[in-house]
Amino acid sequence: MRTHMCGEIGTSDIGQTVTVCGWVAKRREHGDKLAFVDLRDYSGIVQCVIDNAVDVRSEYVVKITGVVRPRPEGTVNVNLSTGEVEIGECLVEVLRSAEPPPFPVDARADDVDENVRLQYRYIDIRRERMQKNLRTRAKVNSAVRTAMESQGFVEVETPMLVPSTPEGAREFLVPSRKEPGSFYALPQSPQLFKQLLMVAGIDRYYQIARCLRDEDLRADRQYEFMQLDAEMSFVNQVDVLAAISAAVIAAAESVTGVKPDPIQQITWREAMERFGVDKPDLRFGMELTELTAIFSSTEFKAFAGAESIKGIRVEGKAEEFGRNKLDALTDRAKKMGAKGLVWLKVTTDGTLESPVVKFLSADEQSQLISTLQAKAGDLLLIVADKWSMTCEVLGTLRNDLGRPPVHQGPYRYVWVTEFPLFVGVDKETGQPKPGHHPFCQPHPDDLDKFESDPMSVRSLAYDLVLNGWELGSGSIRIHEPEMQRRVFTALGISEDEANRKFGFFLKPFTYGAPPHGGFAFGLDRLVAILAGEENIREVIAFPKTQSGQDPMTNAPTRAENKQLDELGIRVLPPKV
RNA sequence: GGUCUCGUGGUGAAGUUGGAGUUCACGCCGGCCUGUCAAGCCGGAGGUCGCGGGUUCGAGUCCCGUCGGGACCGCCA
Repeated sequence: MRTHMCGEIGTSDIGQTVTVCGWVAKRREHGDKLAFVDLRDYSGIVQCVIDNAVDVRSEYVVKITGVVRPRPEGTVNVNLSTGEVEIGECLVEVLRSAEPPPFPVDARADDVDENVRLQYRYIDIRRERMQKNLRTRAKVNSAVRTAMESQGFVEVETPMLVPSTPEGAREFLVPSRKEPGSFYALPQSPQLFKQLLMVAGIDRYYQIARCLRDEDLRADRQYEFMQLDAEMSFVNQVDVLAAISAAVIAAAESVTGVKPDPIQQITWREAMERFGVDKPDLRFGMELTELTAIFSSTEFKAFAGAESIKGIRVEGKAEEFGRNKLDALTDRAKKMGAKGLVWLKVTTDGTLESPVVKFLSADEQSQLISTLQAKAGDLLLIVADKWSMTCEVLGTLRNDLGRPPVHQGPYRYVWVTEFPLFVGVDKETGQPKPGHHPFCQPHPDDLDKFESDPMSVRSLAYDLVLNGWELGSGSIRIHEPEMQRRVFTALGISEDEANRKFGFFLKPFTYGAPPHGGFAFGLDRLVAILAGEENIREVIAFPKTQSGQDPMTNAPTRAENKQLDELGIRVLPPKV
């Protein structure tokens, strides 16, 4: 039907007769003897010159045949990739007329209410931005597949209708027609199946897998999302990180054209100490500075005897933060559970100004300034509390005060390793809770502390972080039933309970499970950042709104009684 | 479940101490126009100010409720 794409026509085509198809982006009439039509397809826009009267309007679908020619002197459009040429002597065939679009099909629609864009997503996607984003996504998928396959990974598809599992995220349930009252779940991840594929001797599995979680939506979370899911046999952590790094680096290079440096690693402990969070954003400084030793014999009650005292230096912000803003920061700290937040301002003569400065000795003040490398005009924020609280509060404030939008360069990838095996304590049972999931291999150097000090045991679990966004996580798994029992015991799970909850998963491991480990990372998040978007909806063709609805299809919709009868389901009246 | 925020012709905005659905830009329809390019000029149509109450002589504006969008917290082993 066509010989060229609109955006690809250039000076090398001059003199050729071409046929292009697309949508009318703009029509400019000059009497009934001359009109310009900008024709758009996914590749771009080309100007067609029409010498007779043709009724074409915005978004009409047309086929235009004509001759490529250079534009007359002085009429070159430098804003257009095809701006040096135009198609003349045009024969126009209207393939389909169209209603005027509800919003401009160009960059101006970036300002349109997102709900309206989603309602007319098929028009929104005609826009350059969405075309680019979806094609970026396809590039990432393709690069990831190539990278995985070149490393010997085998793509295996796992089921979408799976048993409901007791732990983890809330699941979507699918009623069984053959067995009314029973339900499938949609998979939160292919976790179980991929580990069983290792028992099954697949050796290296990968899948670009759709995962579903019925948890509240966010800028970086949808009900359904895509993950690169992978698992490897006969490997250690170094092997897994290398394999996944290769895929991520290939994906990034395919989009940006620049091969990222090897991905750096830090331990979870170091991430918490320096950045206060387990998904550190390495694009900016303002690191947490250790101050505990300075106040080891302080008279200041709020600092005396604190397990951990840390501070951050907010460069040059002393002036900007008046009483209201400082109170808001203090409130934020208290809401997170901190006892308080101490702020100090460095004045122009280098002294400290703060309600608490009178409680600090001259020596403490000077050490504070030198340790934090504070300069005139800086705002200093200090928290004294339990180590985890100090880190968490300052880490949050650091992000609040310094973090650039996620898509703003440079791209800073980082592996965070050695996550704690257990995190916190279950309020009801008093037992430790798994940091990642109960099948993570404990760190071999910490096995002697397993019973005596379980909370200090590290695991062979790791996260991949990009610009403060968690891209994904993984671990070396437990493949020995004895070790699994030890972890279950620490978690307060009896053998009976373990068999009941995880039996279908544990039994296969008695038939010869190889040592194995794996990883999964969210493709939507990676694509969003690489595409320069701060919202994954912008890189998903048909996303849901924050309330889980699709404004285009109106999903979810009510089920017919006939369907419900067949499934043996009755809907309760709405709660008053 | 919670906090904050937004809702005004098709789209984006403005709307003052409460005083007539007022305004601006784009789009749309009609006319003019032979080198424009998110064209220009002239004219026109188009809105139950998300919805429901309340206060008031009078509500886009104030109050209460509700629905919808967004950001965040909880949640996401």
